Amino acid sequence: MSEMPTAETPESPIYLFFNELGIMEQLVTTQLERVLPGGLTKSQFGVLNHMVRLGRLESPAELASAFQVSRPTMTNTVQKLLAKGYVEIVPHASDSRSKIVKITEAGVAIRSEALKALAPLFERIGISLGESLFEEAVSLLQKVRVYLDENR
Amino acid sequence: MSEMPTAETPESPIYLFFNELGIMEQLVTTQLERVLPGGLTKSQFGVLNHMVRLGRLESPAELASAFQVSRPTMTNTVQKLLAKGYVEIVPHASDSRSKIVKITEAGVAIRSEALKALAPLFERIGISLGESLFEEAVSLLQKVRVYLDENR
DNA sequence: TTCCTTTAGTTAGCTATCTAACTATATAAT
DNA sequence: ATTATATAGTTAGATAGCTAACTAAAGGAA
Repeated sequence: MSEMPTAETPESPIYLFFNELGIMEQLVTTQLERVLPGGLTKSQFGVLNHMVRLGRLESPAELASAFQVSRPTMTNTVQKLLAKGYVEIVPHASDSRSKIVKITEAGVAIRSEALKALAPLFERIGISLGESLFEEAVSLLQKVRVYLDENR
Repeated sequence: MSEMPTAETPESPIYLFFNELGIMEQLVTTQLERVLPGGLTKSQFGVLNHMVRLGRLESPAELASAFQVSRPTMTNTVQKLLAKGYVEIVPHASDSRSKIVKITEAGVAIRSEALKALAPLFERIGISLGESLFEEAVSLLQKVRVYLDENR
């Protein structure tokens, strides 16, 4: 009752990492959304980009899993994209519980525009910090992600 | 109009990094909040922890700057902490626009409890992945953060 | 002194995210 | 065939975050 033991946590590098992660994510999200066209959010762009890159047809559940968000969250994102005409929803052929999200012409176009809008930002960052820094960082992040994903 | 040029973006390591960042942040937030006591969110815990560690009195604006969130966001977080009795708000001595956020006894106590709740999680992660991985990652993240912060 | 600009905090209205709970369909077990 | 369990999608209600716009106070310039 006399003194507080102050040495409770020696500022674990793990907590520092989590903290830094949160701050970074904040900065990145706001900066990306500042330049994305048509009021696209980072999540909405992420889904469009994912669909173009993979070229594969996926259900909302598969998309949710790819981005590590809950199914209700992906429902929401897909509905926003649907309202903007960037995707269409078609029923799954063999499983009537499921749906298939297809990107539209407009979706492909806005994704292309978004890439053009992001390019200068990425270029500046690449010049200033070097792309290899990001390759290293990605490989570290992936290790942590895989662990968290498996031990959830 | 015939074929789409598919090589629009050679999947920049920078975008991969941003993407990985978002997914990680998702996982970390949900896992931290699953173990935090008293319905503390990651942000609320972050603020309490910050105040204990620095021991310095800060205004909402200074807290917002430390966590790179907007002032309205910090207003919200502080109000949640206030409602739970973990902080109190006192007027600033010389500047009557400003306020000072002070952590309460209850705030110190719940922060301490939170550390105990987080410890096993951090320990497991540290054993599995090694703390040095996180030290490396933090130093990389900080470089990027500083850049984004300065070129905003 | 008076006016202009900046800063602190808040309010309003939006999106993204979560969990809990619900419906419907599919699949396995009895 | 019936029942139980698991999965897909949605709805409801919560928090965190943003920008825009507002009030109040501080500080500098005319």
